[in-house]
Amino acid sequence: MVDKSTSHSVTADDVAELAGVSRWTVNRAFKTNASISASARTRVMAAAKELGYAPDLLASSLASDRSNLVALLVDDFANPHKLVMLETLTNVLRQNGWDTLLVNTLNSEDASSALLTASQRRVDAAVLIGVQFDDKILQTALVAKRIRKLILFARYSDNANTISICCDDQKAMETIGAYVLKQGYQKPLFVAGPQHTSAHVLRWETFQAQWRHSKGNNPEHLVVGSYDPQQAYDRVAHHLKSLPRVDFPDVLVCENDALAMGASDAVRYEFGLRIPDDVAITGFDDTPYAANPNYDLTTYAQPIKALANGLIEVLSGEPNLARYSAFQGKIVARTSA
Amino acid sequence: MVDKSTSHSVTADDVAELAGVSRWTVNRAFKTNASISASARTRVMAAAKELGYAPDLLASSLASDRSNLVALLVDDFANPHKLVMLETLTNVLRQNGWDTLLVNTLNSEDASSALLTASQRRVDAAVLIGVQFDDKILQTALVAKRIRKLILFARYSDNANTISICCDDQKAMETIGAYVLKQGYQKPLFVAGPQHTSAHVLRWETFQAQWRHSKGNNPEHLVVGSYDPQQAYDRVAHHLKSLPRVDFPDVLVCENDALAMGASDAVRYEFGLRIPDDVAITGFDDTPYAANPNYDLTTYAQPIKALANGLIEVLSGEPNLARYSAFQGKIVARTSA
DNA sequence: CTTCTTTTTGCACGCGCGTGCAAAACGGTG
DNA sequence: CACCGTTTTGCACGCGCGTGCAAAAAGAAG
Repeated sequence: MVDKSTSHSVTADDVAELAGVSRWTVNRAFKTNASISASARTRVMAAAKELGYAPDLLASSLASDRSNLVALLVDDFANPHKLVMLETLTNVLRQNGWDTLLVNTLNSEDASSALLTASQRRVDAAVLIGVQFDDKILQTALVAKRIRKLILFARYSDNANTISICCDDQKAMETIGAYVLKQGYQKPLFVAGPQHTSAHVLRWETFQAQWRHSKGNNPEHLVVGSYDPQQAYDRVAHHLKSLPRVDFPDVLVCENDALAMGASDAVRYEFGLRIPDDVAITGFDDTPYAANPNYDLTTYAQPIKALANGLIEVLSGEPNLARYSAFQGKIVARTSA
Repeated sequence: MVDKSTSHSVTADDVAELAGVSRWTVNRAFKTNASISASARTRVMAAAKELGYAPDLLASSLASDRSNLVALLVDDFANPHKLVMLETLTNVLRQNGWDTLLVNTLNSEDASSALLTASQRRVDAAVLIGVQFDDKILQTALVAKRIRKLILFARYSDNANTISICCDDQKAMETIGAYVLKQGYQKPLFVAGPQHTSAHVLRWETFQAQWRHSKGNNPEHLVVGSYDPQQAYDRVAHHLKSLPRVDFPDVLVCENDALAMGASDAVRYEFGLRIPDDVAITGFDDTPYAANPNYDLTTYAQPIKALANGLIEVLSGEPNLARYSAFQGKIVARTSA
């Protein structure tokens, strides 16, 4: 359709002929720091422009064993924070010369096959965005030898075959915990996400330990199957309905904003409670919706831009430079707690 | 890091040797509908599994001039509907054997360069998701001859070099307009998005014509710079503040849910109005947030799954089979109007 | 067992570019 | 103008697989 002109696409050879140089000189002209004279380069570029030539990245990847392609694996599109991550990552990657292969993985098994696909495309790295990785995934990555870097973004693993880029969940949760304690809440309910993620483990255990240390008792907690506001709504509503009013928590400490949003809606619309007067709420991530007047969530902002830049560093660095980069975010106090 | 074993990755030659066949037989084993005996295939597959072989899609693309790669260009991550589209598209594409190159384009100029990048990766098609395409973009696509299909998803253009896959905006808007008229509202304010999108043109003009035809007067309208709830909030608040109370609209007909969400928040939090008692609101898209109790938006659900399947058809079809596929959605009446 | 048909297998060549090195061109000096 | 160091250019070979066709093997028919 679009291509209605002469036969097939123009190659470096065509440009070379027009510019009166060899094909190699043409490709050199498109490489920064290549050994080429200024005059040759301008001549080549002029010819290239005339013919509408652009180097074939595919052939280049094949020949050079470097694709400048990064696979982003995402398994959960219900969490609005994913959109922010996607936006930031694709943007930063692109500005640094990387292209993005987006793979939607439905579950862990699917993540394995996604990883395989990525390896077949010769990506330079595979980044799991908020996907908690398990042994099955690792196994696939090991078998598909072509995956050189396996990066966990916004998640943590101490597996030596992976690189983790995330904010320091423990410190972050401590900050929130301290805030909650300082506000004088007495009956927290921790609203947790999927059991198997590092976010869950680190945040819940940190909060639990902190609370116990300070108050001497164990905080309650409630598990939601995924970081989905709707599911959080249902679970929280269901849980609270089973409780006498006097046992209601006075603060819902949510593992992230997605859960906090659902929880917030549930307590307001199912029980008519006011926030924060009847029950307070905290989140995590500082998604755009946290600032929405409906929620005005007290939450924790991850330094997403810094994380993205950290990813760039890891990508351009040697295969085994850094195992783990932790970044500091900051608490954003709003009216919800 | 992950790759710690023998030298470089395993190729079809290695598998061929182990299986005792030629390289070509190995590759045939990985192709459906290939001319190969069952016994050979199983032998090859066993050898492949043992060695951890998977065909190199990059080399394959280069040789066959078909990449099974689709570029998705997105320019606006503030609209929550984008997340739904991304999820559905990546999912459906993947299930049909296509991989996705996600490109975040900041503006129209950037979209051109993104298109160029995509062409360098030899994508089989470029899909603009909600990006309104202009002449600059088209020009790039024409120059980069390698882009075989230029597809507008959820947008419409009558340009002969493009394929549009969208729902019938006109009919959809008529449905909403009829609903609004039937409810007896008298003073609508149309909250419009960016001026240059087909969604804007079709929806606004349709509503305008319909209203004028029915009531004999022109409805008011307000333009928001992008499909961003926050911006909609600011613009709507600003606009209403300049109006005496008696001139307030009784219904905000919003071009989509993103705008409707912002508008809804604005009238409630800036003016303390109740929805729908003081002012009603309609949206478009039926994003997950439309069902949220804070909004409970009356909106129009696009048949996103059908659209995605339409995309698959277009992809696998001949270059110039269909120019324009329009799908029917349905109105979702909730309490906001 | 022979002959003919059908299925299966093997292969030469090419896709467009990178790598590393050697040849050529250039530039300065005495 | 010869000489030497430096910059620039050209090239053989390979990256891993697909295409189209011809050779080989397997089946069917007599």
